[in-house]
Amino acid sequence: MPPSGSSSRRATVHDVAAAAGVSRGTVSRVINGGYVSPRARAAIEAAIAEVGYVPNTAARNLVTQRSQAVGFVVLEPHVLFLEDPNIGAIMLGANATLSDADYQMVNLVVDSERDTQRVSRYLSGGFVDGVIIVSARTHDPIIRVLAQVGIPAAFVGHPRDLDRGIPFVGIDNTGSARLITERLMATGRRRIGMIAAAVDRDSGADRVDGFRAALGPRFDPDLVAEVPLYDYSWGAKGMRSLLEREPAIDGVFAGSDALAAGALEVLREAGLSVPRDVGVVGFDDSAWAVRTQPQLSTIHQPAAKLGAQAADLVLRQLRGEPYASEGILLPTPIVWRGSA
Amino acid sequence: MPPSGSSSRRATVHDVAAAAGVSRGTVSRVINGGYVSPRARAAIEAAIAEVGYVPNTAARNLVTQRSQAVGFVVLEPHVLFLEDPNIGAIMLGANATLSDADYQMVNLVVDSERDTQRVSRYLSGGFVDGVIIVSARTHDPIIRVLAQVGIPAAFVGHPRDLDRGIPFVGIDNTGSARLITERLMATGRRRIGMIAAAVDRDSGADRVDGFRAALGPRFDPDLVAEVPLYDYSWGAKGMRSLLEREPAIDGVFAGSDALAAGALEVLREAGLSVPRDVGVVGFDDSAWAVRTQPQLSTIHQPAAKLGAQAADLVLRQLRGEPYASEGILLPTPIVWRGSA
DNA sequence: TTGTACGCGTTATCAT
DNA sequence: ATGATAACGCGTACAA
Repeated sequence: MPPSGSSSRRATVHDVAAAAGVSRGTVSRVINGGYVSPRARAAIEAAIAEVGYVPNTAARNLVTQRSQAVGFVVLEPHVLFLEDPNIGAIMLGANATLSDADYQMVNLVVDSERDTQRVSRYLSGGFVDGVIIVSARTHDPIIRVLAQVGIPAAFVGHPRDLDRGIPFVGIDNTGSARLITERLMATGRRRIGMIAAAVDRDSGADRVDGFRAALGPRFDPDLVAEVPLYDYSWGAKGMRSLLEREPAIDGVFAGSDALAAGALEVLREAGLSVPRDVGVVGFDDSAWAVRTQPQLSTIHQPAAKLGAQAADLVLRQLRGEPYASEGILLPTPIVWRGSA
Repeated sequence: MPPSGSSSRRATVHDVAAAAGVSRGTVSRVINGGYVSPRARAAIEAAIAEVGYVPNTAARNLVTQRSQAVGFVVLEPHVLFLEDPNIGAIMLGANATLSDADYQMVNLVVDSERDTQRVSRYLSGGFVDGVIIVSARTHDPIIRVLAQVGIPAAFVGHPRDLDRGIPFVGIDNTGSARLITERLMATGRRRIGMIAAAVDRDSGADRVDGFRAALGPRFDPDLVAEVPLYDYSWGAKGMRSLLEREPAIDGVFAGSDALAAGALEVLREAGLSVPRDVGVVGFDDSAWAVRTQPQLSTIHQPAAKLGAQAADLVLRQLRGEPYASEGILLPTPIVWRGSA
């Protein structure tokens, strides 16, 4: 019969020391690395296995003043959180980098006012050594909290009112929107509309800016259909609205691939052929892009890399290494497929 | 000029006590609730604001022996994690319940062998008071870890080798697969195939079982196309394979809506009309179901409720309340739309 | 009502 | 190489 003791109290360093016939200090040294005789090491390792010892992280955190954990906070409203194909990839990218550095990524979901407060407490409570924030809006309260706590942080995307010194990693939304719109114009389209989602966020607003810049004097504010979410069905609604406003439309820039997919559906229903009658381009290069018929011409967003870079930014601060305190912009190549 | 002191050391109870002219004990009492004079309370609250005090969670955890946090561990391979529409909903459902009880949900992603070990350490380290595990496989190492640590847990889905006493919440995969297959048969289909994903997981295998049970003697193992992932493109591949094996196929049960969506695409390419030539049913009642043309007849999976119930199961254990230790099965109504 | 003092489980410093 | 011992910041009996 094994020692089990399943319901009794957890074993501590003290117990291990007693079982191995050494002092707590020596036990601590074999756990954290240090000079210890082979003889003692063997005895202690046996004792650890025997009593089933596992270190208490709270105690360790308290004395070392760190947690080996980094928070990953997503501030999207939950509908978006579920839909957005980028979030998951960003998360996985960040986790890979953090994992390599032996940090635990702790994912915090903010889904209510109450959540906001609890997460703030969590971040300030020494639970994490650093934090990655995804899709904060300008004037987001979290930015104040962060500044107060002074915890190493990095943003994915860059709210305009970000304090100097808090770095971000993002993409050039304005530039890439402009580029792909220009590319679309180069195919000879004359009446180009845009389906714009989440224009209350910086990324959304920037994409509209890029679109406008590309069109220049030919820009017609009436051909921008604003919808709340980056979502298939809103893409459809946006497209319908565009078609109503301008039946002769022959080009569409959708703020995301999901929007573009919805637009494609409506175009098909309307008997319009893509790309013959209407050219459509998207944004993200997500799974949507290769699922539609025809496949989408779009802008590649390096989601995993965004996460990895953000993690790296936090790790550098943690280690006191130099980092790009003004932020990093990652390249966003155009991927040209069949939809335009 | 505010006290700022941004780069100096964090304020402690000690500092607050000094600033308010009381003892540390009294400060602690106003924070955690207890008898304290209005006069002292006012002074202390002022002092807290003044020095910018925020409690150190590690210290508190150490002394109270709990963390007010519950882990949420997803064991899916990451491709699936990104694709699966249920995971997100389960997570949000769990978070809502946890949040109401003032617990912080901590999301842990397992994406490598190294992650597995680190997460195990994390769970055993007192970081969380309980844990919700999503989509563990039978013989998953995490089950052993959990049994050892003896931390309150709940599974979403139920690995067959789950220890008694560790509760789960899930759905009756076998029963609902059987039911919807029977419903499909009732529309007069004679050659019905299945696209089965992830049959190495209990949920996947159970759905095949239900399919087989419904068909009874008419079951033809050659009409089950196994694919690895619950994913649109694998649905397409599965459908192609089915069509090859049996060109006269007139009914398809897809193990998920995403698979069904892929199948629909292939059917359309093949010039087959749905539901006239072929009836198709899915599983999940996810966003996919209303995005296809025609919309999918499918089984509703109460994802958010699964998460909420799992959270409740953990909370009950935490509070020493009685709970369904044998597990809970949630109802899965059939949603009949146009695809069959 | 308030203050004192002990302990939570570790790591780190200092002798030995 | 190892063993004492002092923190780490907080909650809480217990005494006052």
